[in-house]
Amino acid sequence: MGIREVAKRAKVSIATVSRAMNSPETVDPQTAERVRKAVAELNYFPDSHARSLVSGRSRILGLIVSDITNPFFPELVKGFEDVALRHGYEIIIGSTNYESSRMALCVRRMLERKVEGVAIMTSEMEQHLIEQLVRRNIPSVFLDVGTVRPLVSNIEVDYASGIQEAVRHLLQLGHTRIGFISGPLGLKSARIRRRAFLGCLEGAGTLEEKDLVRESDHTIDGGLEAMSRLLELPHVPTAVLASNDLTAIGAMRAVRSRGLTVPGDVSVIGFDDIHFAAFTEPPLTTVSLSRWELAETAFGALMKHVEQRDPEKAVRGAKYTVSPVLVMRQSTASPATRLPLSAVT
Amino acid sequence: MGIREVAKRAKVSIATVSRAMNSPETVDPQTAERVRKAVAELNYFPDSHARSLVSGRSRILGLIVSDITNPFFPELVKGFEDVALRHGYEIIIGSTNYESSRMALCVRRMLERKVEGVAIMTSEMEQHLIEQLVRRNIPSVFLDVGTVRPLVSNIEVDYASGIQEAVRHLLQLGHTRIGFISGPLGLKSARIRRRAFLGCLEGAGTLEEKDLVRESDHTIDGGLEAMSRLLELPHVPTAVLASNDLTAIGAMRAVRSRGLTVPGDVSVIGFDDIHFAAFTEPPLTTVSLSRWELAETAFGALMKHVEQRDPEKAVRGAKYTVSPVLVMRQSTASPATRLPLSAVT
DNA sequence: CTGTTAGCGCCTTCAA
DNA sequence: TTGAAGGCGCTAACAG
Repeated sequence: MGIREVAKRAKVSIATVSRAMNSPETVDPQTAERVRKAVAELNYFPDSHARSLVSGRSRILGLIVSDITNPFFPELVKGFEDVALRHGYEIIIGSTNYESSRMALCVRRMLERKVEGVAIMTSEMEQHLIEQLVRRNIPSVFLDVGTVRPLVSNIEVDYASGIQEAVRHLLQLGHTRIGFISGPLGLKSARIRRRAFLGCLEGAGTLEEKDLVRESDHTIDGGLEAMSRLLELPHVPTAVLASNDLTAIGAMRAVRSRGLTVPGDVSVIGFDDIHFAAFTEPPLTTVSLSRWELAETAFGALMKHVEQRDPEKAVRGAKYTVSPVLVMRQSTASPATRLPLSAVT
Repeated sequence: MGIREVAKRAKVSIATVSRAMNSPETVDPQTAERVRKAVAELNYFPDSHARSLVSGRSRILGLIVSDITNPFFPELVKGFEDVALRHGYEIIIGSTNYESSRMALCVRRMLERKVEGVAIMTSEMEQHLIEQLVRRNIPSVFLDVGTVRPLVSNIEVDYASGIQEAVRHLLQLGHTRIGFISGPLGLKSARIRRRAFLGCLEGAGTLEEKDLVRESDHTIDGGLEAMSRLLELPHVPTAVLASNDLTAIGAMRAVRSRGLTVPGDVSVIGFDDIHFAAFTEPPLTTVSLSRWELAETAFGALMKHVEQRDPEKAVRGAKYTVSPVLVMRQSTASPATRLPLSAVT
């Protein structure tokens, strides 16, 4: 079941078989057909390793994520797998588990398998690893980290616009005391989101109240904890924006555990729109960051480099922007809705 | 940065470099050290494609799942990736999206990349695809489907024992009217779970009541719907076992939307123990099917075949069993606990 | 213990 | 339009 048997059966040379498969237009239709037939009968397909070896193109892309168990990633992985497959690429994925030693291992694996590009969707990345990739001429795309340069592109999430949408929504609803629960401020993307929130309030002329902005850790428990403290304040916020959905879920839980309701007593908005967000109780209003779009963008960025095979004139990396969008569900409402209740009391 | 440059720098032949890397014990320590040094200085590593081509071993394993977006799978993927990596294997994953055409594609991709084994963790599998693998001498493991034969192993989940634990727990708590919400009965594994439940009740001498066993579809909405109907019964069940966690979550929601509480009014038990189960409200008592164990078992099964390189005496497939275990959280309680409340009323 | 040599399966000039 | 021949980078005999 090698190319030779196909050649024999089609009564041509192996070179012709190869051509018939890779550039059918360069071979006589009659012969091509004979080859096609032989291929089908033998159920032949070329050995991708041999092919990679000789052609220098592995048709493999790498995807590195921090933890596929984190609900943000599976859809990204799926999206990336889909685009890649559609374009004839295989992908190999690697999880860093947030450890930089594992990250180094991942890069190494990618290098060994001769990937043609790597999408690195983690929130940290060490400079020297990028160096390794660049030196070996492997294009890469990052998410929110990294700076554009030859062979490395960057996808920036327009957090500001997404968060602005969310804040505006809350403002429109009539909220004036809006809290924010950030992610770990060690993460660049968490800092950006926090900044964006603060910027929005300023822009709206609403006074920023230090008390209402808390740092947390992007987990349900963290959100619960942070929200609990917020609820102990003399002037409880009527709405809270969370840095991600998990935090928001924790926050909702904190609200409810105090005997209050979402959105009756406090509105909650998340960020990411993980699959589960649509199934919380109440369904979570959140700023959706499309994993599908992220995947497409990352793939596109890689392709731009891959297609320019000449390493001499490597196309320089580019900056891409993807904009999250607010999806309204049922965790937000006008603060007025609970006034009647208080009035009754 | 090929093996040749390393050889030159270490002043040895390429064969020695190769040996120094693959079986250091067969080479003089002094020389080995020189090679090691050269390798480090040049930051050299062998091209895995060339290596696969000549050695015939790709050191790649395939993992096919139905949908990585399904919360059951990410942990399985992670677990499998971990074991594989620990043993020096790369993995490539494929999602079938529950479509048999995609399944065929996945198998094809695996074949092209010359995987040394495939773990197929979907709930369906067509016979002729298994044939393709066997014919090409690729070992495979299945989960709950497929029959053991040369080169193909099967992992069976001991649903009966897990479900028995759950039912016993409920019985002990004092429940007598126990409902069951099954998955789609088209799935073999869903049928087995239902059967197991029915068997348990019989064994316990508790009368089976047809009314209390409903078919659903393994989704939150499905669980909600099925539970709602259960709650309309004249004699509402005091406890319900669900075929998976998503269903259980839907069921809890249905209970609460009727103004009842879990576990005060009705106890709920899920199956799988997806990550989120620990974070529902209340945290879900569920029968945990360890993805980590599944992954280890699948890998082990594959290895047993892979290690026997001689295709003549291929080791025949084996049957493995993994037993789920009940993890108690807070969605179950004695039905008595709500009596005081009713009494007060 | 080490070097030489012959491919692994395929793609790609180069001639015919 | 086709075939012959030379590697791609490496491992695995086989000699020394």
